[in-house]
Amino acid sequence: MISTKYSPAEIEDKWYQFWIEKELFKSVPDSRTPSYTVVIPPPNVTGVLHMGHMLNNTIQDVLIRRKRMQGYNACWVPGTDHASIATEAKVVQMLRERGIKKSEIGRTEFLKYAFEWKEKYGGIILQQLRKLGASCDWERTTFTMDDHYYKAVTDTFIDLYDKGFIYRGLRMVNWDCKAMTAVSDEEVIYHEAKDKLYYVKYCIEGSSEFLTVATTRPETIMADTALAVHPEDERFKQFAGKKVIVPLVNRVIPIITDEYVDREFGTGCLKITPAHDKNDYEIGLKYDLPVIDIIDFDGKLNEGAEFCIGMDREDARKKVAEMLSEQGLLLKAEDYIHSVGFSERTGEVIEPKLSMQWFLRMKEICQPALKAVIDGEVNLIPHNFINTYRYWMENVKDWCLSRQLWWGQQIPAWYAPDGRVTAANSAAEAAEKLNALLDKANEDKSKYVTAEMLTQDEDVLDTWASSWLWPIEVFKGISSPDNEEFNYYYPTNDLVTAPEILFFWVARMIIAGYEYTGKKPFENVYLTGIVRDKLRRKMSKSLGNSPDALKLIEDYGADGVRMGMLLCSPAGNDILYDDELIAQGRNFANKIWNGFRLVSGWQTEDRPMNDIEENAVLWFESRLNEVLLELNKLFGQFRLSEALMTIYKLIWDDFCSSYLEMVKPPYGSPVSAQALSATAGLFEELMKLLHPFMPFLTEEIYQNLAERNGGSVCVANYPEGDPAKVRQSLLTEMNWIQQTIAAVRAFRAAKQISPKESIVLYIKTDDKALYSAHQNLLNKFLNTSEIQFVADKVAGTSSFLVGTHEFFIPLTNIDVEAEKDKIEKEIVYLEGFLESIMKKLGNERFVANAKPEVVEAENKKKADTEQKLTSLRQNLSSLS
RNA sequence: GGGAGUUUAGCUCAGCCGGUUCAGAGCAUCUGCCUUACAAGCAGAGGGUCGGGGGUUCGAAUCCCUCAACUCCCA
Repeated sequence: MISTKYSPAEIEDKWYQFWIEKELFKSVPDSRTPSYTVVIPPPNVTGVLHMGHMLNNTIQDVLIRRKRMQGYNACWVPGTDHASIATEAKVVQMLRERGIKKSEIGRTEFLKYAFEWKEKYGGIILQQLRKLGASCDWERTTFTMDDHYYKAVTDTFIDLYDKGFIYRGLRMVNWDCKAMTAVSDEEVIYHEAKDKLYYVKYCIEGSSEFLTVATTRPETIMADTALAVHPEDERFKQFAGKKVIVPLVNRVIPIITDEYVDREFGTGCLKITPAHDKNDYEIGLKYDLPVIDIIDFDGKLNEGAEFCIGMDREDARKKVAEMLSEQGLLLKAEDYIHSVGFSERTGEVIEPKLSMQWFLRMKEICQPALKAVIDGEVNLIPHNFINTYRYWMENVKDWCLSRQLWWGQQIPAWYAPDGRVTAANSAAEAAEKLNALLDKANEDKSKYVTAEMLTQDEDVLDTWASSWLWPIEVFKGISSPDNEEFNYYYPTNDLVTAPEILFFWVARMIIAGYEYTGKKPFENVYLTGIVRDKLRRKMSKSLGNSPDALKLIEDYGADGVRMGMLLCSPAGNDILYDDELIAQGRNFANKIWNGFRLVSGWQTEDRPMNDIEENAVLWFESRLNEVLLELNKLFGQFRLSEALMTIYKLIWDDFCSSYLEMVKPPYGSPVSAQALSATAGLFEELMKLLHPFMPFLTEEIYQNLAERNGGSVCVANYPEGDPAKVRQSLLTEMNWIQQTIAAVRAFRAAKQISPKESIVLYIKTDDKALYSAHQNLLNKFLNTSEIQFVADKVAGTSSFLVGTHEFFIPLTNIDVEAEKDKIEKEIVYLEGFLESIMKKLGNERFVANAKPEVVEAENKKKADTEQKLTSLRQNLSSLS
């Protein structure tokens, strides 16, 4: 006996194993063109599967499985990125646990440990994706630090350097004092923090007057090089051009006026500290102010501060406040809540810090990528994102490429003792390059350098500077240009990713695509939503609001999770996660499972199909083909949730609730063998159709429906709709029959007539053929003892309308008043309705301007309504 | 401060190049059912002035203006 509950756990691993053994996900270039290629957005190598991955990878899997079934050479390339900061943090932690300090072992040794860590713990997520059913070609798994990839990244740097796109410069960067590296703007998370706002006295030079400055960072006072006020601020006009004395260090600095100052904030008087604030730095440049740097890379104050040297910035803040207070320079300190930037990786407060970094000049190189999206050569889905994309690309800022870490591609820049620099793959090449430059400039040969004299830049490249080559280098398109695989698979087709990384990954891939291949890297970018909790909060570790992905798969089945998440996530829309979603997926799997149980239990007899069976098969075939045609449109527009919902309704409502109930034999009776085989055939088509969404269940049932001899639904032909198989008139007929069935059932429910109690049904219709043709079906569904066609109202019955068809069912105790009341209400409604139609039709301008079909439709409405009213009025009079 | 977007049933959304009895879907809710595939189910039912206001039109959820609320991006 098969269980009434579908148990995913028992079959999922089995079928995944089967697919792998049969190498169904493996792709090699062949004669099929075009290929269909997707590259996975490489998850962080330290990552574990979370809700976002499940949504994102389910979508990719749906796309790739469908194309594979449609006969494309479908290739889904998996892999991970090396995630500089995150991984280095993990390795440092591992070392600390073993009592080893990073600084003591040096770069080479550290990297050994890092690779050891990666081999042991990295890439768990790729195993987890198998649980989800992801049909990646695992033999193609790529890592952004693989040898060929490493070289592609450094070669790219050298190339860009040689083209003049890369420069080194002093910039204010977001400094993470814990990770000891600069992080990108995107890696800074702003949230509110409770601090204090200190009001500090700055005395005017040569006067007893003073200005009050409100600041959250008194520890940077020693680095102040100006005070600023708004030029139109009446309060400070008299002080323009004067100087003030910086508290504690007694340095004399100018008072400048600039529109940047917010008159409303604090006292309207702003201290300018160019070395430690982004905006102040800009002002410093504008007014040519000196830069005094008093905070070191580790967040501790240095000699420049004159005191508190070696003290952490947080401690120094308290100390300075104390000192100010002692000298009577601190007027007050009040609680203050403001937005502070924290490092996404370490949670440390970001310190704006001036440092030497490598930058990529973006303006010029991004032009083709901007044009490609605007011209629609690369499509963003949903299309709205084009505005954001354009804005970003038109206002693009230079990209800080360097990170002060060891885990990653070491920047291939080499410095000569005299400070000259070039980019090359080795010291020897660098020396050659530098010397060649000397020759070119006809310089003195005494400046020649040898490889031994050069030192390589200590920093590594930003991880995005490797992942921007992803669609190219997974096919070795940079490390071995023009190779067969690259030419076959590139450009890829669809990219599925989160909108959060539209700029720092997607845009950059498009840039790299045009720069290095002259082609787009992919055609469509499907932007998924972000998975949030019911309160619209992002899923995060710190909030603990993210369910355990693998536990969900265990509890609800991979198919259930996939289906639940996809059903309510149109492109670009956030998904508000709730267990109810995936419960719906699990329930659906169970529904299908039970449909299969039903069919598999049928006994057959050798006879032609009866009229109900035959009609059911023709009708469902029509519905199926109608839906298939609809699905092609939906997939074409990437409306995956709608496609899935359409399939869901086709299977649940049309197949299970209608078709199977039609064909289902009475208890103990057999179906015709033909009907069973037709049903199995339709079931199989449905399983193929659903397979991209629910791969495991569909494979299980596909294998059970017939002997497959090693075949799999993964590579079965995806059903394509055939308009010739859509019998439109049959669909219309059945629609009336279904409406009638629903109306009779509603009638029974309202009159509390048990389904077991048989009824007599009288039909008054001008389309007798319709109801005669399906009389057997009506009997089967409605438990009627008799169906009679009549020309007039039947005494002792209650009546209702379906369209203009009228039905009478005998009742023993008719509540005449209630019946009359019901009919009267209907009449009033229809009269109002008729009136609005008459108004339209009576309006000359409507008749003259509206399309003929529209006028025609109104005339039909009018006729139908009039007919209904006639019937109702007759019924009413017969009751009184 | 600049820009973009959203607002339709309790929830999540579709419809929006104006016109099908057009106000829809799924879930949730309510009522009745353990009917021999399925209670993770079956059969029914209720529920929205399409954010507010104004305009264009024979006709507006749909087009225009305006106000409001929310979200995101950039600074």
